[in-house]
Amino acid sequence: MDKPATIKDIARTLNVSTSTVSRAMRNAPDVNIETRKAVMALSEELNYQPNKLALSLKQKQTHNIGVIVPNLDYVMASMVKGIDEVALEAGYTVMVCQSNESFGREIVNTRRLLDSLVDGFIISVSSETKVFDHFKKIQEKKMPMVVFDRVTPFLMAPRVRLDNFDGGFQATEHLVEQGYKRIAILAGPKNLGISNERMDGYLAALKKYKLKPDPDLIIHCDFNQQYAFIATQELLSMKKRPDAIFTISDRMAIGAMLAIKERGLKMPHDIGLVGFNNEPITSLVTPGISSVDQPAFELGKVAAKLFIESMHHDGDMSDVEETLKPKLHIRESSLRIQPKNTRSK
Amino acid sequence: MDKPATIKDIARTLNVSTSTVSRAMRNAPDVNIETRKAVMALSEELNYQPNKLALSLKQKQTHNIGVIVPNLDYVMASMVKGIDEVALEAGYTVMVCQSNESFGREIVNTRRLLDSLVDGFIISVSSETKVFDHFKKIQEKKMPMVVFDRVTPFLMAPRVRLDNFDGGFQATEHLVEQGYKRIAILAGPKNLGISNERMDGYLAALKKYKLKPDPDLIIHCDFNQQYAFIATQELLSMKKRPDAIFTISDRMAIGAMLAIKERGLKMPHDIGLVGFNNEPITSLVTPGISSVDQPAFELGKVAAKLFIESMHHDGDMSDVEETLKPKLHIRESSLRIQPKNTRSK
DNA sequence: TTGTACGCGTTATCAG
DNA sequence: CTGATAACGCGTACAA
Repeated sequence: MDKPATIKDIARTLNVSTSTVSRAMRNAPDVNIETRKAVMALSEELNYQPNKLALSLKQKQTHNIGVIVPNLDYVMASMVKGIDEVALEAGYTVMVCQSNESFGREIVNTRRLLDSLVDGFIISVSSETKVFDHFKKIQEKKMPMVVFDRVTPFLMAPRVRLDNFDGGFQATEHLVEQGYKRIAILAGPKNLGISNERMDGYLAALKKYKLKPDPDLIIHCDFNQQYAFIATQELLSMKKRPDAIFTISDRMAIGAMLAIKERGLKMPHDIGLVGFNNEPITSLVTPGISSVDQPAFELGKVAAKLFIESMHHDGDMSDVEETLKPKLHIRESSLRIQPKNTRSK
Repeated sequence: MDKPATIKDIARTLNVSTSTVSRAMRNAPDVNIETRKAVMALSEELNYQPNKLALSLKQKQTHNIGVIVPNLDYVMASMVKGIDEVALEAGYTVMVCQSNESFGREIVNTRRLLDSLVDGFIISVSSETKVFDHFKKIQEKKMPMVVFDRVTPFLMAPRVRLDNFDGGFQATEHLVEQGYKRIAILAGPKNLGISNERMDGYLAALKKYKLKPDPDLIIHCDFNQQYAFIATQELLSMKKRPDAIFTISDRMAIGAMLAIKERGLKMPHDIGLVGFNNEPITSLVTPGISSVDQPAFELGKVAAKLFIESMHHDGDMSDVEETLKPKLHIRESSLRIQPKNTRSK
């Protein structure tokens, strides 16, 4: 009972050949019913499990998907759950690796999984990553690879993304509609696509309403509560301080909120605030923070579906791009004008 | 460039045998320096990567660890990060599977990984799980298995746990010291060890201060904000309502807080509140919620270390139990008496 | 209907 | 110092 039973063991015991056992096991058509019964019975008794390693080696397929994510925060965990859901259904097992937003770590993880451990990858790139050679290796091996959430033009692959532009636009337009005039943005790292897209949405909304963007009101800082806190302090001590702030993540919104409170300003009266992600915390603080919700679970599911598809599809799918729409949830932090009927809790 | 290069390719090109190549590759002592150079050079050029599958098949070792967790919430994600950290260092790759607190899912995941995909398991059991046969199979195969966080007496294995009793005790003692007399507890599911341990700590603290526990003040409910909200509503509408509540998770504390606010009661004056996990949110709501901090990242690291150890250790380690201490972080929600010097933000 | 022989990529053993 | 051979567990042409 120590070593797991193999086909050989069964064959030997039953005095048949391994091929017969193999066939019986997989319901091959041409096998004597008696033999099959015997094989089934014995394999049951020995608790036989086919060795996946041997199978993979032979078929050159592992039925594993390598998932590389920068972290496992609230949003990312939801996405991973979505991937998991679909993958499991399709008979794939998911290997999740965190790069911790580290370029080096990302390379190590990719290389490890690449060594015949997985059939392909579903990837969200780290914010540190500016060179994509390690991912291009995946494509050179003709392995399917899907990029999700943190997509980049430097990596041609089927991808699923949030309409970040629209998210930035919704947030900013809402602030304008609430009568805010000097709207600042706390954007993320400069090389990160999602960061720039959200900012482009911001700029577009300003333009639509003929508000001139002020470079002083555009701050780049890390996805980090602490940095956002400091950046907001600086914004608030400007001679002509902003009367609203749009932060491209909720963690940053929290940092901004703390700085606003420290300054003794009231939301939404003195200053408006909108975040991004719609994490549970936004509805729990006082005042509640308006935030752009992204369908994270759904996005993960779509990514996995795209992966499965490109698995069974020979042609090039690197043009495929799915875009999911975000939806602004309005709360007290930005609501100066009482709404008709659209308040969200 | 399509198929990955193998030892055979190199051997053929260089007119040597595969064994020689294999040896040269692994710095075996007895190989001609010229030959080695040639092999190294070519393998570099062909970008040769040893096939892990073949290796694993041969050596009956995958260098993968199966990690099965009930979810990927804030605390669990930190623990997984800790596991990852140590595992990577030790040359292991981690396969994370979420059971989603589902018994059936847990079984499926375990079976999949068991089929020669991993060398062993690091497990935190789902709250639904009352039968442990699927995990016992792991032990029957003599695979190393470490249980962490959600440990259970029904599963004899090396384990790492938080001193939940102490956490419950610290929280309750603190409330007593703050002058609260009728202290309620929102405990988790009845069959969950961590839930009962925290409650035992609660009971012990009451006993120490000669307060008689009131069965009406002991509520079992799911780890869920909604349930906690309802349970708290009921508690607060009792004739002799509690003057403090200890919830064994922060999500539940949030639920309780919402019910308290709805009722128009003020913390800490009218009622005290202490949670568990010290999630970031506890310091961001108003008032800040006191909470028992657990060293999640550290706990994950210890679990992985224990795993590595039991990997290289033949003897039975199922007696080994590491217990980490939690630490109460005191915030406004429970602080009636101004402290000397121990306030935490 | 069943068995033989081979290959997947690698390493260990033994012989040279 | 190097090469041939067997083996890990399985599937599959091909032969019987």
